[in-house]
Amino acid sequence: MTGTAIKNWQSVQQEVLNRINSKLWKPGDLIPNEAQLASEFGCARATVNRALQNLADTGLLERRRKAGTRVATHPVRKATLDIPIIRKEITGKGYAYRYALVSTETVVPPRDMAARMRLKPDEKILHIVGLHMANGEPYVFENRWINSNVVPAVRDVDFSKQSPNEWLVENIPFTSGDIAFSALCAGAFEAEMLSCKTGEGLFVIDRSTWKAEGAITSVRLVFAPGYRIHTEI
Amino acid sequence: MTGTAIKNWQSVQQEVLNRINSKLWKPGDLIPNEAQLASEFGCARATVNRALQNLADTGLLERRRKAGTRVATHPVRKATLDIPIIRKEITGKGYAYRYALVSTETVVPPRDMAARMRLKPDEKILHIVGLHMANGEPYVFENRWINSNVVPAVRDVDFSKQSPNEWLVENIPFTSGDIAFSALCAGAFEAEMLSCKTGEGLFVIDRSTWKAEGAITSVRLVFAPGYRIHTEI
DNA sequence: GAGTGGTCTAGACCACTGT
DNA sequence: CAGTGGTCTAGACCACTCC
Repeated sequence: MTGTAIKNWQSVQQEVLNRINSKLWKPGDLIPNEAQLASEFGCARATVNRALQNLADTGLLERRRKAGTRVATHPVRKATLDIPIIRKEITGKGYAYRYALVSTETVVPPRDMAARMRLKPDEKILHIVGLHMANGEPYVFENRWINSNVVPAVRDVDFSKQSPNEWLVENIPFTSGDIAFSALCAGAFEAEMLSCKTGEGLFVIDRSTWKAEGAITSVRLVFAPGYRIHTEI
Repeated sequence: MTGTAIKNWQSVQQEVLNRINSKLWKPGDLIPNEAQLASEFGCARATVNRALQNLADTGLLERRRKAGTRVATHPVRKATLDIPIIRKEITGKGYAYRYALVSTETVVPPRDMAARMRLKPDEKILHIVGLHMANGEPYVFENRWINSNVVPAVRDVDFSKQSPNEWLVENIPFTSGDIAFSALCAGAFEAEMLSCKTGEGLFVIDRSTWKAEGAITSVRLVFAPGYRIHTEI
C-alpha cells in the first residue's frame, strides 16, 4: 500500500510525516527506535537517523538518548530566515542600488551601546550613519557602531564608496552574533531619513556580532514603511 | 601546531572556520575537495561531508557537484527563529497566561483573504478574534481565519476554553506554510485591543498554513509594544 | 546497568554539472 | 566524459540518561 519504495532519507522522512499526520503516531507518542524502523523500511540505520535528525531539527520530533524519539507535543516551529547583504537584497528585487553616507565619526558611544559592546569607559569607536536606497527611494536606514580597536583596518576604509554592511561581510569573515526583530513608530527623525510620514510603522533589525577579542559591530537597521521579511516553513 | 586532534565533524568544522577566519581560504576561494580534506585530517570522507554540509546550511560555504566547494563571497546568513505556541512563550517567561475570546463567526471573508486562501466565491469560513494576555496585560492580538470546510472538526471546538493557536497545533499536526514579519503603527483599533497608545510601533506576524486539500488557516498576530523576537546566529 | 541516539569508518554507487 | 558532492550500507563504538 505504500506505493513508493523507501530507499532514501527523504522518503523515510515523508513516511514518518505521513504517520504523524494520519495520527498513527500522535503528539507525545514514543515512536519505534532507529533499528526497528531501519529493519521495517529495509534500509540502514544511518538513513533513518538522517531523516529523524532532520525532523528533530525542524522541531517536529524530540529525541533523547535512552529515552527514545517522541512526536513533539508542542512543536516549536523553526523558521529559517535569509539575511542577505542589503545591496544584494535590493538588486535582487530588480532595483537600482545606491548607498549614501550620512555621517562618520569616532566618538564615545552612548552608555547603553558602550555597555552592550562591553567597551572600556570613554573608549572611542567608529559611528557610521548611512542610507541604502532602491531606485532612489530610501530603503533602509543604517545606524552602526564599529569597534575600531578590535578591527583597526576599518579606519582606512572610505565608507562613501562602500557601505559598512558590505565591507564587514567581506572582510570580517565569520562571527557569532545575535539578531533581534522589532517594530518602531516613525518619529520626526526617522520620517526625515526615510522620506515617510511620522507615525508609520517601521520594521527594525538590531544586530551585534562578536569575535573572541570583543564586540565587532552593533547596528540598527530601520526599514522604510511596508517592508516585510518572509520565509517558508 | 593544531593543538587538538581532528576526529569528529565538529572539529573539522572548527578547523575550516579557522582557515576562513585566518584568510587562508578567502571568500570566493575553492577549497580542497572532501577526499583531500579527509586524508589531510585523517578521518573518513563522510565526516568531512557532515562538517561542510553544516557550514553550507548556514550559508558560509557554497557547494556544487563537480564545481567543488567555495567560501561564500556574499554570505547569506541564515537565522533560525523559534516559533513557539503563544501560551508556551508567555508561561516560559514566567507570566500567567490567559486567553480571551473576542468574537467568533462563520462568514465570507474579505476579498483579499479569500484570494489568499483560494476559497470559492462566497465560501463561508470561520473567523476568530482573540487576545492572549500575560499577567493580565494584553500580549498579542490574534485575528484568525480557519477554513472550516477543510478542517470540519474545528466547528465543534469551544474556543473560549482553548485558543485556536493551540488547538490547531495539537490537532492539525504538520503543515507547510509561510510566515512574514512586518511592522504596523497602532491605530485606534489596535490601541484599544492592546491597551496602548495610538502611534506605537507594533510587531506583526502573518502566517498561513496549508494542507494538500487547501489553505487551513491564515492568521495575523499583532504584538503589544516593545515585543522583540530574538535569535543567535 | 542497559537501551537509545550520536557518530565514525571504509567502501560503494549515484546524480549532477562543468568542460 | 570525468570530477565532485550526495547518499547508502554494514558494522562498530561511544555518550548519554533513564531505571
